[in-house]
Amino acid sequence: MAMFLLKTEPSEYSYSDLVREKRCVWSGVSNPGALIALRAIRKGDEIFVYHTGNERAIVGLAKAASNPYEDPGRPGTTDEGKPKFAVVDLSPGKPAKSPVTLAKIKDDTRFATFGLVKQSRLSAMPVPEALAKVLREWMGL
DNA sequence: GCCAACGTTGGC
DNA sequence: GCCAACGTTGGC
Repeated sequence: MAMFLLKTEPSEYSYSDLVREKRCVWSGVSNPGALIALRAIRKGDEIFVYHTGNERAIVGLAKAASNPYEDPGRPGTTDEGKPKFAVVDLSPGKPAKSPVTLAKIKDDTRFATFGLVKQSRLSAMPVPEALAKVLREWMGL
């Protein structure tokens, strides 16, 4: 099982929306780098949900409830025949007992090469196992 | 195919 | 509200 981090602007769609709805289609990712990460997600993978804007913190876990598939609203394929604008279904996992702030992540040298720190505009990225372990501890999970 | 201009995102 | 980073677009 792989781990990924997905960003969202909570005023657009928040982790609590996902908890309430039990399932959602994670759409709207357009950045090529983020789409590469999104296409690598497989059903059952663990997702860290990060809130941008005023919060700037990882607020909870989710689970990939599907493999990536083509965004019905934005058809098209890559050179490799994969959906260009991929989306994935998510279901909620455990909420963080304590949210992990961006400031805390930035303060820790182990995260220096992490996408969230290195490339602030990246909205989807893989999370290496070692870092996922640290994040889960900080979340109190 | 290069690059300047412009738009967008997200942290501060 | 500003600015840095980065993607996209269009002229050449």
